[in-house]
Amino acid sequence: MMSQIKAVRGTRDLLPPETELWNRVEATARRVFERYAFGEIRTPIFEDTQLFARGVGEETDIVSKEMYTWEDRPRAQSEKAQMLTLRPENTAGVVRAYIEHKLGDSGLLQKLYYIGPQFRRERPQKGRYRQFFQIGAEVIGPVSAGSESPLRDAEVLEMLATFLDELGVTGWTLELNSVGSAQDRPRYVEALRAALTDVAPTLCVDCQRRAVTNPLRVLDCKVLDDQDKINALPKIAEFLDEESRAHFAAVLAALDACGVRYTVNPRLVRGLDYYTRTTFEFTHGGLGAQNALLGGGRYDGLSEAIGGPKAPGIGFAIGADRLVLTLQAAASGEMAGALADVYVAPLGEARQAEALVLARELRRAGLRVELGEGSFRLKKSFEMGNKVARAIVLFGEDEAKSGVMTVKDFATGEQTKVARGDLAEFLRK
RNA sequence: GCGGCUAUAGUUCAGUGGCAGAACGCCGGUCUGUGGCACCGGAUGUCGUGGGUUCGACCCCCACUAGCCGCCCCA
Repeated sequence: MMSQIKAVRGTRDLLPPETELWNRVEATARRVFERYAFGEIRTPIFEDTQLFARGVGEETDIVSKEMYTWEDRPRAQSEKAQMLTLRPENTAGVVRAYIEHKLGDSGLLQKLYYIGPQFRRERPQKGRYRQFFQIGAEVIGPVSAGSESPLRDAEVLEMLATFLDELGVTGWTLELNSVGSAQDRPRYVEALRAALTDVAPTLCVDCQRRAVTNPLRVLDCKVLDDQDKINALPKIAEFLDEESRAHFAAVLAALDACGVRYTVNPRLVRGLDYYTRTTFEFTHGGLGAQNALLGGGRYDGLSEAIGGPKAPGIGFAIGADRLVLTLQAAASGEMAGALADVYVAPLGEARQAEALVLARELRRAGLRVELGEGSFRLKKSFEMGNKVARAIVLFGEDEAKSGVMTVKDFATGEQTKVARGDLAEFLRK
């Protein structure tokens, strides 16, 4: 026997009834985002590898070791093969589209959201897959359109709080920080590096390594005994220039004004090179090591980094897989599959074609109808109907002749005779 | 990429170096125009894959694959 073909490592099938939850999450996102005047953008699932190398950052783990990259087939022998990559995130693609279609020339702020799969070749874990789904949005535009304003940051954060609330997610925490301008960050990293030369040898082995390879990561360390020493390290807030400082203060003031709860976390640093100023994360307990539900930040220099005009922006990406996980945990237990409104049971194979007509009438009237099978014995029709629908309509010889249907409600056990013309109305209640 | 745990029926899981098990679910019957409840009966399966040790391996050993937990990193 041939070996069975299975979904590849880190990918999975989403099946009903779980897909119902996915649809609810996506529908809520669309509804909320559109209320904030966002429009949907769909960018290709693969792009020129250079887009991510230049946009996300050559030195990031994502680009250096987690991308699905391959060489395209050259069209002609003379042509050089192009390197292509499955998108590991969607912001770079959106900014590329912004540049390519000269969206900034409208003079307007572009507010774009996306929903789709992303790909990273990481070791799979619960809540972390190699094909994962993100719901994200970007606010980007020329400075003259107000794209640099702290109001944009606050508006996006307030929108996310509303989104989570409307979805019924409870117990989330918003943490935010400012990582400063493109000039501030390198100065901070140097100061951190300097401070670590003394402190690092007393820290855990992981941090001793991080101190050299990626000093910012020391701030993420979770070893309890080292927390005091890490808190005593220089804070990035001390290295912000006047403008960045005022910008961050304005973001916080706007959040206070509309009552969005947050925690300033001076140790929140994010992994992508393009972030400037505001960075944030919404976390949720019960997700284990993958506790970030969504993350984002401002990226004032990204457009220029990939060859575009100056176009400051701010955006976020929601980890839909993790969001669905937390919703499932909260809904603990009852995940009732979608029940049809009615099960139409033809009694005898001679009734089958007419039963399809009856089902069609009810479906056109907007009811969810499951159509049974005439060869089933009556008892079996009832058993089947009881599993998939709220009520059953018997369609046998008597009903076909008289035009009066027999309906039984599975919940109450009540059985009623209903004229065919009144059936849809009767079942709707 | 690194470390640890795990893999037996559709599902959740027991199990022993000597015939493969339970519960739930599924199928059939008691009941040929009435489901749920009850009772009776039935099928569950290459014991993840491949090799090795052994008279004999689901069990012991090795490799591989996948999942989970942690690390790295991140949504």
